[in-house]
Amino acid sequence: MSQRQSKSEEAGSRENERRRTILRAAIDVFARKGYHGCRIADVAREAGVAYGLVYHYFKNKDELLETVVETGWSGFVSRLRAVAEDESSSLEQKVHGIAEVAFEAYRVDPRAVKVLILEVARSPAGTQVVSRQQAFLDTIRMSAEMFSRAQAAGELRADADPMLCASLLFGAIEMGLTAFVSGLVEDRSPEALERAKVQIANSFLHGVLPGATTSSEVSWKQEKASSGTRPKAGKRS
Amino acid sequence: MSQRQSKSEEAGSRENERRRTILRAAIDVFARKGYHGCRIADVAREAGVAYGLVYHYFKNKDELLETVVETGWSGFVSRLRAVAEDESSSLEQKVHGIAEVAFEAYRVDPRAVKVLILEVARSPAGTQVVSRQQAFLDTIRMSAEMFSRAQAAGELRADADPMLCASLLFGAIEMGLTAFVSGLVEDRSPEALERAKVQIANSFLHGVLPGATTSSEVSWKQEKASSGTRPKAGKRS
Amino acid sequence: MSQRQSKSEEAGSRENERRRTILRAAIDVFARKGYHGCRIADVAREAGVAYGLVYHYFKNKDELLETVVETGWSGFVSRLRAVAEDESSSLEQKVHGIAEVAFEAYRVDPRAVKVLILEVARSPAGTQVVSRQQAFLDTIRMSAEMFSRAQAAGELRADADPMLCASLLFGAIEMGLTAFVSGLVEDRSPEALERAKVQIANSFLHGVLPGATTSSEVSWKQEKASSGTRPKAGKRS
Amino acid sequence: MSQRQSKSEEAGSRENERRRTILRAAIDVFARKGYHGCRIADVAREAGVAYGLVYHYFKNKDELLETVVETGWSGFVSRLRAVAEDESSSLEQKVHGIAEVAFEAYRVDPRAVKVLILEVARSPAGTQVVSRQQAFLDTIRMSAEMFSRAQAAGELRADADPMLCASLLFGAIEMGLTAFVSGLVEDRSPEALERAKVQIANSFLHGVLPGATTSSEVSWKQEKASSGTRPKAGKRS
DNA sequence: AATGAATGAGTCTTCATTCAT
DNA sequence: TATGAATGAAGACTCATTCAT
Repeated sequence: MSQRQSKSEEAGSRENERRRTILRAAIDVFARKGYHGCRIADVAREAGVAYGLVYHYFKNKDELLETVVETGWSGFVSRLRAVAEDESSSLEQKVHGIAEVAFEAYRVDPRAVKVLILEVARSPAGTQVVSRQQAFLDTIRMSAEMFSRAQAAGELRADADPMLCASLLFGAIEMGLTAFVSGLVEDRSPEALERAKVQIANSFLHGVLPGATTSSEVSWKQEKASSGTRPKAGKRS
Repeated sequence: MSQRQSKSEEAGSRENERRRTILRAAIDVFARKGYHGCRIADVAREAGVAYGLVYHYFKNKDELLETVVETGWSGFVSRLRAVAEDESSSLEQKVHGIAEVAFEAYRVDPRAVKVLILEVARSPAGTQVVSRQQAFLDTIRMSAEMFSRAQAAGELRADADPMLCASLLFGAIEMGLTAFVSGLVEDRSPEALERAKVQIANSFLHGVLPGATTSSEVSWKQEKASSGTRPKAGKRS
Repeated sequence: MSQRQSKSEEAGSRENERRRTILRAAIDVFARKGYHGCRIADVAREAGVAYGLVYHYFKNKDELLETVVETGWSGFVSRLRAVAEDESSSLEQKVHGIAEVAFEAYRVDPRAVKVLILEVARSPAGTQVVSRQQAFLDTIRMSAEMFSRAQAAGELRADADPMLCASLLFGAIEMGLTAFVSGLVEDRSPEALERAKVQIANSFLHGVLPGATTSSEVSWKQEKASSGTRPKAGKRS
Repeated sequence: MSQRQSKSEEAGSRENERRRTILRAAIDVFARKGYHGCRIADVAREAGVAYGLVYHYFKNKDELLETVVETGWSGFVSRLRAVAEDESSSLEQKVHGIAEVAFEAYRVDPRAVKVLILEVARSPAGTQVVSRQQAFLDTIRMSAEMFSRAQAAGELRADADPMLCASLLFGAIEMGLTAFVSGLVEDRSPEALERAKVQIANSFLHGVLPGATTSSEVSWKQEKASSGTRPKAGKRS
């Protein structure tokens, strides 16, 4: 009995392993060449499996990318949601938290992030199944709601458009990551990444002009000190 | 003589007209379907010319995109450069100016902007001729230098990385535009566009938190008043 | 000892059973989708066995069809031969007998007949192993000989070509069955089938024109009366 | 003007010529290997054109076959209809006429007939677009109506099923032709063909038994005499 | 014997690019 | 210049067959 069980277990895990191997390879090739530039043959070669096996695990090229996206995206989104909907934290904390989630994702798997950025965030409207594009837009909408609530609570300028705030924040994060992805920034050390993360959140919150707010200056510095952990709220008087 | 001249002139202008027709069509189709999703046949049909004629004016599909980009980009970049390197204006003015240039481009030709955003800003590294990607990165580098100079002049927080500032600014602008391009924002009226432009510049400069700086509050309002024209400097004490 | 024997016997019968299950499934799927339109996977699914097991029992797809054909065909042919070479019966009896054999086969297993008709009787010459096509042609040749002998005995018009007679008879029978197979005829009741069988034999023998021969008219009616059993000779004066 | 006209005319004819060349090649290859056995590459090679050109003229493989069928079939059907619905001729004449039409088609283009027989008449139901199968069945239905009318006029045995009569006639014709197509009959001379045609019609009408009808005997002989021309009515007393 | 994952050759189809007119 | 037919390389997808367990 245990034999049988272990057999099916092994089979299951081996199958999953294969599947993951192919998914992994797909992520890498997509990241390197983009969806259109990558051929199934590349993925198969990268994964070290036969051509046809890709089709054993995925219906077609499109489903492969779809899966790549879903896999990477769903975790990201749920983590994001946890941050955005945490009732106990301030807007500042949330913004820092969002940056943290994004940069953490990049730290863990830069290539996957690259795929998400390149193939999901932007791409011609008609091209893809709704879901992909939608996934990204939904994320922005979710954040927009976060900003709406913050505005109602007086934590956000009254004259700021929440939807636009969400767009700007993600735009800044994304381009900040792009700066790393694209090699615009040479120093890709963990420290540089950490600094970038803090700067993004802080410039979004307090702007880039000098001496704007003393309090924020403080929290900015604090932020740098507590980097790598979930940011504690910097209290403004 | 004048005949001949006018003949070649006419021919020249007719030729140019054809060329422009095709370019125009290419922009529209690229914007609609993306570079990979569009076929030469689509461009020809859109332009109302014969299939082969596209190849009479452009060496190949890639050159077509290249030309689209150059045409749209070069004007954009030179206008950007004028703003960024204007010795007489403050950083605040420059940032507002950059947003203005970007939004003006969108106002004039949203589809062209869409192509630039989708096909130029992001796309797998190896895919394209250096120039395209490079063009975008160069723009960011130019802006980074602007931020460097401003930092030296004390106009920018000392602890902000100029390159990152440039990335964030363009990221915010781009995603702001994307919000319009992608239909995330319903209200695409000139006023909404104008408001978005101001908000982007101001949140970049002063952050989104409420009551941050009185002075910026003032310039924010001023900005709204002078919208649509090249921004005059909002003086900070 | 008996244990061992029964073991291998059981195994043998179980094996045979499996084999037959697969063969049965193959017939059904071939009948439904045709040889080319069906995949091994279809056969396996229909049989409720694992993919690879089909290859345990049959060398390849072609052998599968070959076996289907042989199995169905050999019985058919030997029954046909028995009728055609029965020295004691008249040509009329033989023709009725042939129709009976064909329709009986259809009654017993219409799907198998469909496969034989679709995949064996007609199919491009070069496509298949000789045997399949050959099998069908041999049957016609055998019947042609029957007609030859009948002609020598004065039972067949002197100016009729025996080979052509055989072709016509089988063509009529086959298309008659096709009318049922293809749904051209709605009424597929046993009675309708019986009537069709008689009509085929009789029109082949006496033609379709009215009042041709009194005697045949008689035998025609008699035929209808004795339908369902091996036809007794209709006496010609 | 005439230049232009001739130009487009030439182009039209050249285009049509190409199209026809490919169609011709398709017929030949289909006839040789059948639909499934033939590759687009074969057709292109046979036609002496580039691979892709086939797709310039035909949407895909299926449309190619569809066109082959339509082209060959429509003419056949209309000729058949003319015979079947000719109010002035007797059933005998009509049957002979139908055989004549079929054999004439074979004489003109045996390969096309082979394709029609192999790919249209029989093939699994689900496989093809309705039209193909339907085309054949419609032809039989049309003939069935002819037999119905004849029966009402007393020209057909009262106890014969018209639909079955139609099936039998076409079955006999088709298998008769198959005997030639498949090489079952060695003598493929025009005379042999002619004889076969007459025998088919006559055995269908009067049966194969000897001495059945004096009158028919006469018409049978007459038939042979007038072979090659549209059969004149053999009067029955 | 039984399973179903793995393999890869064979085809269709697309589409950028060339070429004859 | 203008046209659109002609070319053929590239790549997605299928499925018969093999193989390890």
